[in-house]
Amino acid sequence: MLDERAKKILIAVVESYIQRLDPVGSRHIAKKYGFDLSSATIRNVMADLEELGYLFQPHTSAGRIPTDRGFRFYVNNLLSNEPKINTLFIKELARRLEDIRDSIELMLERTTKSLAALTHYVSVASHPFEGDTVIKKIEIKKISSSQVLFNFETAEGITKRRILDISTPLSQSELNEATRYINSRFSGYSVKEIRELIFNEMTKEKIICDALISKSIRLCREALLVDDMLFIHGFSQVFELPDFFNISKIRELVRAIEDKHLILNLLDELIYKSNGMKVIIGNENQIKEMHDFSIVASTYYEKDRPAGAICLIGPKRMDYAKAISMVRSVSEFITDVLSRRRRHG
Amino acid sequence: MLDERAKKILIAVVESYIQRLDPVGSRHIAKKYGFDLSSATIRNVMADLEELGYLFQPHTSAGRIPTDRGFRFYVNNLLSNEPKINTLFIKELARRLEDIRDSIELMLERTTKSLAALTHYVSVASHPFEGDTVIKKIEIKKISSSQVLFNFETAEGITKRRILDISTPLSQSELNEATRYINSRFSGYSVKEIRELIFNEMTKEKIICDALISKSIRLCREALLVDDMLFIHGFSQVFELPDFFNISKIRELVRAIEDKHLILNLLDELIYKSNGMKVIIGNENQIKEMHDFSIVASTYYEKDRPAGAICLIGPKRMDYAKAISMVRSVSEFITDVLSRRRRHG
DNA sequence: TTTTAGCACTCTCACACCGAGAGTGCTAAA
DNA sequence: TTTAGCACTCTCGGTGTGAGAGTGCTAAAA
Repeated sequence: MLDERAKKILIAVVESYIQRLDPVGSRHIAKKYGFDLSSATIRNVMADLEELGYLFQPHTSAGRIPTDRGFRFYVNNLLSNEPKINTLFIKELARRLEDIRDSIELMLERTTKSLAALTHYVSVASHPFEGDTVIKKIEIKKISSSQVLFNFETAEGITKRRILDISTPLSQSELNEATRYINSRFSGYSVKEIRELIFNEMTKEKIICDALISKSIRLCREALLVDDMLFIHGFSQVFELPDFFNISKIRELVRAIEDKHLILNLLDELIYKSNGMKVIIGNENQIKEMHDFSIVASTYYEKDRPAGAICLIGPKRMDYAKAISMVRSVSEFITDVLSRRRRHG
Repeated sequence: MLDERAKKILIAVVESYIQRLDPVGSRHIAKKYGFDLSSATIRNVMADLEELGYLFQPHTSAGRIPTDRGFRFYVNNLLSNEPKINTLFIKELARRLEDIRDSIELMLERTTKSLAALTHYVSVASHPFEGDTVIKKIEIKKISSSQVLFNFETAEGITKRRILDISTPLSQSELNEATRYINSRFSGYSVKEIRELIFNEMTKEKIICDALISKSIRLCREALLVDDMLFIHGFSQVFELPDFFNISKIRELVRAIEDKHLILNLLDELIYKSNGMKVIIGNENQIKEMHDFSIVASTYYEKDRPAGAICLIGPKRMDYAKAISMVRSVSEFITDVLSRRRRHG
């Protein structure tokens, strides 16, 4: 569909845009990446690429900007290449974590901080709470039209509570039915097991025809999510990015991240649905507040089981090469540490 | 120093500025607040107020804006008045917290959320960790030039670790001495007791001549602080305030709040040093990133002991009357709940 | 057939200019 | 002591203009 030359030019355009943040013109490509082609030829190719939906022009007399599709092509290309591990960064990180390798909290705290500092993007890591607590009974109550209260009663008789904001109101009778279903399905299992049950339930989602059941499962999953550890760093740095002279985009990001549920959900899904690296570009994200951002994420493992996720959130025109190599390096490093050490800290 | 008329006019100016966010002119005051005075007279008074440092003009042909001092006068005036409790809000809050009165976490979570939603300012609450854990040994290690690691060994043999960022570098020998001092002073006490010891130490601060000791005490306090619960809400809403069309101010706020230590410190000091309401206006704040913001804060109590703090962070020209009444109501409400109930949740 | 040079065209952006409007300080009268 | 009047100052929004960048198209060159 795209001949070799067009591919090269597309990649050059994306790279140049990432570097300079300005719409890129044919002349610039011709000069800097000199394919032994004149700007006129490149102009033609770029016009083709625009027709195919890889590029677009903000206005007639401007250069071109990659569309989400253009970025996607570029990223896929990157991902298929041999990854280069950022050894220098990893060495420095290893040094910093020297003293605390047995505390996953401190490690993730440090790691996200370092990632954020080095990339100037927002860095987020999650570490799901792997509870062995057995849940005896689950109760769901309505607090207001937009809030429900979850009561988890453990085998030891302690109750844990969570409040969830819900988007579509549920009647008390609906909640009762949901409660009945959830109890029949999950009570007697540990938090860890319930997580797994829900995961199985969700992946074969299409089979579930009952909307209420599907919904209550989601709610339950979210309620269990809250105990997860979440590490967020580098917020203020995003402001420095030239992309966001326009305040409204940052506001959306802040709003999205402020709602921890959204992020937890995102990372949780990542842990289940993908293995290894995943890049989410702009509109590909379910969270609509993040349509102007991209996420480079990776799960990390503990003895071959996914243990958590770490990601970078940056502008759509982020430095994917750097971000991917960083996130990959970090997650491999953490996987490594987790798998070597004796037991949880 | 200020005659009655000047006071009234000053207050009118501040109020008008808070409402309309525009520099306020003499004519406007004359019309809206009609003291039976002409604009010319008010103009004269305002010129006086400017000379005294209560007001200033952004430029010759603009109206006047209160200085920090002007705000301070206004706020002091507010604080000395009979507070009006916001019963409607409190009733609604009580209703929302009905089901969770025995969980301080959920209560504070809800409360800050509600406060933020109702005021459009950032709402922060802290609940210091009142540990009964006895600390057997404290170790301080240098990680890098700007980071130190605290190891708290408990009586049960468990170690808790904290990493602190420090501004001025400390040599290992200095750290050793600090460690020695801290251990001699604090080991064998519970976290709760150490907190109190540090508090006493800090209030009679002037007596301590040794800078290193003073510093290590502060570090220790900070390291103990990290286990505190901190609830932050309403971040994204600050963006909507017309004050901050200018992005750089928000960035500073974000930076300050992102560094949880700063906030924890601030609130912690509040708990010790003030009783009841405190308003911090602009430059009065030690945190320089917050010089464009004001804080309305209050401690809440549990059986006559300060148990935590809750505050609103907004622009300098925030609606102090509303903020004060809200924060006061909320902290009284929480105090009430905490003091009635049987035991910690 | 593909590439290139040339050129007219389009659109943005920075800068300057102008006039309305708001608010002031000062002076002189009430 | 207060007020009316007035000249003065400064901001701000709108308009206009010209440079610059980049394009698409056409016709010539490879």
